[in-house]
Amino acid sequence: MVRAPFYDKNGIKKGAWSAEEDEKLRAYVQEHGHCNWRELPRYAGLLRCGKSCRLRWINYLRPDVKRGNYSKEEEQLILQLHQQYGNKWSMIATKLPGRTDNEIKNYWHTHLKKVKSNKNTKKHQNEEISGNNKSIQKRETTIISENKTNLTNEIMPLSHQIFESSPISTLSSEISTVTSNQESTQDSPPTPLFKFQEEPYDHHNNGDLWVNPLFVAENYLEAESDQNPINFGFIGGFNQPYDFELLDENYLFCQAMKELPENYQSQLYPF
DNA sequence: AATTTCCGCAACCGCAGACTC
DNA sequence: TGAGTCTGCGGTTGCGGAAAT
Repeated sequence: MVRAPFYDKNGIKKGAWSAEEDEKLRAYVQEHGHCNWRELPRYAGLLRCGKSCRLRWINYLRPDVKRGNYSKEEEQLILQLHQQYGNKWSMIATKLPGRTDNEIKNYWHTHLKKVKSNKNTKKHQNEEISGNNKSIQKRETTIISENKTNLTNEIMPLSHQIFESSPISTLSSEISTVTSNQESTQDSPPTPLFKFQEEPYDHHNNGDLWVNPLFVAENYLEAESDQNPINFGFIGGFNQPYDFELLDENYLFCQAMKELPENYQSQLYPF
């Protein structure tokens, strides 16, 4: 699955690494460290360039490199971090211990890009469905946009906290304090932008936090021409709270039912 | 069963910033 | 301060296996 080994015109070996080369590099770095990648291959007895050695060490041989499939929470975190940092893979990698920038980049291109793309498509379709109320839609879009940074700032440290296995209840209470930028001034108390219902299941009795990355929220935005609150539905994973999808009630409920683990579906609150 | 197309991922390449002299 | 070198980053490539035809 990798490039076949070959030698360039300078006698430098390229392509796939052999087990013997891996062992030489590993042994050398573990004994002497890697203060100078350029000189390292010569001392280690390798016919590779320093750059290639560095890459091989960082992406494959380093003892703390985590290999294997990505967990659901890692996936969610990558999506969230990519939303915040863009293609800053090294930055994203620092938030995922054991994963390398190269690996995350590959994973993004092969898996998550599609996930994101699908979400955007679905979102677009939903906007069309709910497009009969343009003013509400416009207002919602604006507010989500305005609060994206705010939400990100609120949630980012939080997500890390959760990742370190803190209780969901913390998150729930924290999110409910997310407020509109416009209204959050030092002079006036912040007005809640979102009000969250109770979690639809007893997560405290659930051993695996990440089995249920879903919450259902109720938005109390008011239509400009109407005093009555309009309840919008949101579906969002715990790790991507600003990646909401505005949906009509029935659609929301159907989606929630679909995404919730079967044993929790009966506990989901319909709007 | 043979061939073609698609997909995943390790590795390469070029560039930019940091560092040294 | 400017040139040279080194390191790290992000984009891209190419190979081999899997899936489709």
